[in-house]
Amino acid sequence: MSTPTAITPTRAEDFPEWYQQVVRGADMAENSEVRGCMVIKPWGYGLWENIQRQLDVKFKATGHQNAYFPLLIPLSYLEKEAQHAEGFATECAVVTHHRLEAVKQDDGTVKMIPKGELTEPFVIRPTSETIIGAAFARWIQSYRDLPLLINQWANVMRWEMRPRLFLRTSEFLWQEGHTAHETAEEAMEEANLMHDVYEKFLRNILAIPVIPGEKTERERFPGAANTFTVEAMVQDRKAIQAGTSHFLGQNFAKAANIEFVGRDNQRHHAWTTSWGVSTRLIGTLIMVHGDDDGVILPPRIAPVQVMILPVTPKPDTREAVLDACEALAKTLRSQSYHGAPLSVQVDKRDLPGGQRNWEWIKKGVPIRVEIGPRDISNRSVAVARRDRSPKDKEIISKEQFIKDVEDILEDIQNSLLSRAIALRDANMPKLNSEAEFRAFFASKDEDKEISGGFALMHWAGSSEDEDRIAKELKVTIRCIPKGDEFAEEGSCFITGKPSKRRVVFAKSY
RNA sequence: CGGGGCGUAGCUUAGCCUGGUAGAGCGCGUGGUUUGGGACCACGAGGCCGGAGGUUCGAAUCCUCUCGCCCCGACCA
Repeated sequence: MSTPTAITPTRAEDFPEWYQQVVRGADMAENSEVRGCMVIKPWGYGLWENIQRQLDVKFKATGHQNAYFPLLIPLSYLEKEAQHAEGFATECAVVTHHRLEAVKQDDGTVKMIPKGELTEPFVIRPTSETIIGAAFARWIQSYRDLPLLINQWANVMRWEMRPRLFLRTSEFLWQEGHTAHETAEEAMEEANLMHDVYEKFLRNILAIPVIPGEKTERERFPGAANTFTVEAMVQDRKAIQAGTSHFLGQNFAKAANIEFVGRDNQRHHAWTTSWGVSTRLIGTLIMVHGDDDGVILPPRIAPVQVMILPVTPKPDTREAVLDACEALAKTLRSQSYHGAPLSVQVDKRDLPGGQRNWEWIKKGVPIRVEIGPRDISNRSVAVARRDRSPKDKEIISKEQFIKDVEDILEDIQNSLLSRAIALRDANMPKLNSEAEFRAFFASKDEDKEISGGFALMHWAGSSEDEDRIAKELKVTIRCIPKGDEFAEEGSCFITGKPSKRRVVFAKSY
């Protein structure tokens, strides 16, 4: 007996639980013994490596260099920028001691007692603006040292109340870009450029359409002058912030004394930016593309693009089948897809065929290819695509498949993006009245029913108005979107004041 | 930190009310039967019932404390 779906419950039944089961079913990560900290398993980490590799190319291409800064930040550094300090105050892990004393207990066990209290505690970086700022202050003397374009791949720690694998963990992996510029215009250009890099990466590589825009004051990064965001809609129609880029003005330059002598022979504070994406992208990817059978990976980011599954019904043909699989894998690997050699594997494990097949379905491999004895004599292969039903497999000639494989992958990539766009557009209405707004976000059915989406509203309210709506309906302004399609005359649905642009309201992760 | 719930084999759990020192399914191992499919049969390994005290002749079960986890709130990439 097979269950109707590989993942229980289904998305419609219980989306948060579905998400957890998908992560588990795909063997991507698990909760560790340290609360809030996950173990990223090879399949999840492989995805992260691909994200890193492809983003890193974009960073380098836009003139950035990688460097690495300390994990531990002196407490006093965090105090330098008031808003920043306040913003991160409630989620910092603090290191207070630098050694342990082993104390033998009566029962023979050993207790480790912290000793050597530090005169100044360290904070495990929740983000590195302050310590990188201090380095920048040393490195920058003249306008000739600018722009300074640095990125770091690192882990950070934010003590979270309610962790969820990939989406919100106390420790997570990310990249943080930090740059310093001579002028405000240049820095703003940089913040916009990286915002754009993120938007394109999500669209072109992760097949995730996003709404790029700016955060309101209420949602801004602590200490930033402007925060730009890319907001994605996942399948329960909530918004998720998938990446941010900040124009920091001179706030951090003043806090860290990042000064330079300008062309005018005067001292100036530099203009800085920072920008980042994290392992949250993996959670976003799962929630955007996954179905009731598990993860669906866009080919351009999948650690394995083609999984070959030998079908070995009879022992006497097993060897021949395995050889045929290896031969096909070798041929495919000599081809390329999206600028890199095709990633192809053969799953030779001697497991019941169905079990193996379902494992790769749950992991989201874009193409599964089955080869059995019959295929060898027919020179055929059975091709199954992850964006179609698990039972849906097409038997084509091996030569045809070798010729078409790139096109099939590209077709999957495109179909995932189209699907995601269709879902978003179907749930992104322009609403005009408060009554419509409330009806849109009202739960149809106690809690489990999926409702709402992105409400495009005219807005001219205050942070207090925003706060009130957030408290009452758990709906916030996700961004003030860029782009002409959002620009139109109207009046604010709360205050009635004139508005020139619609903003995106949604529930969020 | 507030309000609710839960800790029994790798996982999901029965047993707890009405004390008599553990059962199941999945998974795992071995052997066999199957074979374009998450199959079946047999046998087997695996648990000091989160921890510490207490009540009792006897505690997974009752009491107290403690630790951890989950859900709901405030915070967040």
